[in-house]
Amino acid sequence: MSAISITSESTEMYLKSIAELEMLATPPVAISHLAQRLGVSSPSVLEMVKRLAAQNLVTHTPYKGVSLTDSGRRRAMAVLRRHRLWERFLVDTLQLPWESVHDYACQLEHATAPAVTDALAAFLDNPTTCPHGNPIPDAAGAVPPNRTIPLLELAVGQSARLENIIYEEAILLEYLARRGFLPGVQLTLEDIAPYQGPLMVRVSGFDHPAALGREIAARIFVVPTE
Amino acid sequence: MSAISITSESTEMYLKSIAELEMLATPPVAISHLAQRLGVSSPSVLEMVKRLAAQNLVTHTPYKGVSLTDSGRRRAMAVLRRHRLWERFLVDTLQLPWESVHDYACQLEHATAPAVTDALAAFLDNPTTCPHGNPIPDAAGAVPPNRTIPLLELAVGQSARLENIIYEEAILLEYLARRGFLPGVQLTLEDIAPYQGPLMVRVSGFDHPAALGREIAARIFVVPTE
DNA sequence: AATCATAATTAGGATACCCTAATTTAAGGA
DNA sequence: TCCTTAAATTAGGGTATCCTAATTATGATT
Repeated sequence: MSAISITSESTEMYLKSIAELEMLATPPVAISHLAQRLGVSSPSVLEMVKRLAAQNLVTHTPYKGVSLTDSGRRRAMAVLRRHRLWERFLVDTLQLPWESVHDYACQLEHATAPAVTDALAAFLDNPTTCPHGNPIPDAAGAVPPNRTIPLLELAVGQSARLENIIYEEAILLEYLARRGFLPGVQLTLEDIAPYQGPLMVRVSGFDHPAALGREIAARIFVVPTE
Repeated sequence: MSAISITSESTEMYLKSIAELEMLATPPVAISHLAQRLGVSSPSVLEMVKRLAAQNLVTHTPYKGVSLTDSGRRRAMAVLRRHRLWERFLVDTLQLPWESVHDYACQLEHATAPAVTDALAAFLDNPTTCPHGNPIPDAAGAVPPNRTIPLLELAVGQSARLENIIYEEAILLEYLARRGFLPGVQLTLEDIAPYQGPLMVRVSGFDHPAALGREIAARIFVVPTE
């Protein structure tokens, strides 16, 4: 059977998910967060985490959570690279809709031999970001330094440029795109309603500010501008 | 987890392999042939075949072998379609070497959503054959009528055009390509050595005929010409 | 310090899909 | 008819990866 891949699909999904969750909050990553993200039960996560720990891909601190080792991080970055390259290809080359490509890429990323990854990157002229603005790790797994802050932490009245969206659910991406929230747009945080209320954000070229929930605003990353 | 695919990779590999073996010999396909092709043991094949039979994808005649149901064949054709589209993409678009793409396609075929298949086919302008000349089933699973015969059955002295090669091992494909055996070439069967000996085949543009073993000649399909 | 709520962990179970060894069956030849 | 060989089948086992129910640990609150 075509067992070219040494790393199982599940292993790759666990490593990738830990890496993604580490971008949203400080490690170690909670078992229940991982379980939620992967759509499996906590005991399943725990068992897989123990297996990954035995392979020195993660370190598990009991009752605290799980974090990637260097080796695990390299693996995760390789998966993210493939994921985001495929997303680029699906949007730019195959013209599939922006908000729909995450799941397709999620399948393809585990089925891509190194030679295919390299050739795909070359064909795409080595893009640096996925369609959602997230950086594509280079072939060595390196990601450029992160100068962004979550929109949630932008000062009221401050302008910024939208860099990336770490949230790939199709319905949300479609919602955001319809209100102009796309990588590269200029926006201004006009107001934050009290009591953990929504943020009023004006996207340049739009007449009215959009209201964003805090959870979404925490996953939109911006670079402040003058 | 990204469980978009309803059919497991193993199921797809079994169905595809049965379909391929049915092209080389009369059904039912022997358990041991299937085991050899898939690189697993006979009891494993038998158990999977029973499982596939329970899903009405194959019919298993005890001690005789296994054949595809209509439903199973449709599934197999869909896998073959994806396999051959990816081969086309890998060779034509990513410029990967002709003899190396089979394994890569073998991975990708199980990780391709319907929408991606359709978009890929459109991008490739709906090719009708893979790089090895094998027909690409259309979206409904149909394959054009087969007018070919195995080179092994060509009459001595007869000329023919090479249509397709049903044998995707990299070393052999490289060997064949170096001797000019590519889809579309004109060739002549000059001689067959006695006692199941090799065939002497002259490929147009080459000074000397090449000697081919019978097993290989049985997998090269040609259309006789005047 | 005691209590409560939440998260993590343990215990036991299931399935897909693979394995080897032993036994049975079918086909061909003497 | 009997024997041999090869293939198919049965029997028992393993692993990755998932599940639910029950128990334990942790942190916050009273």
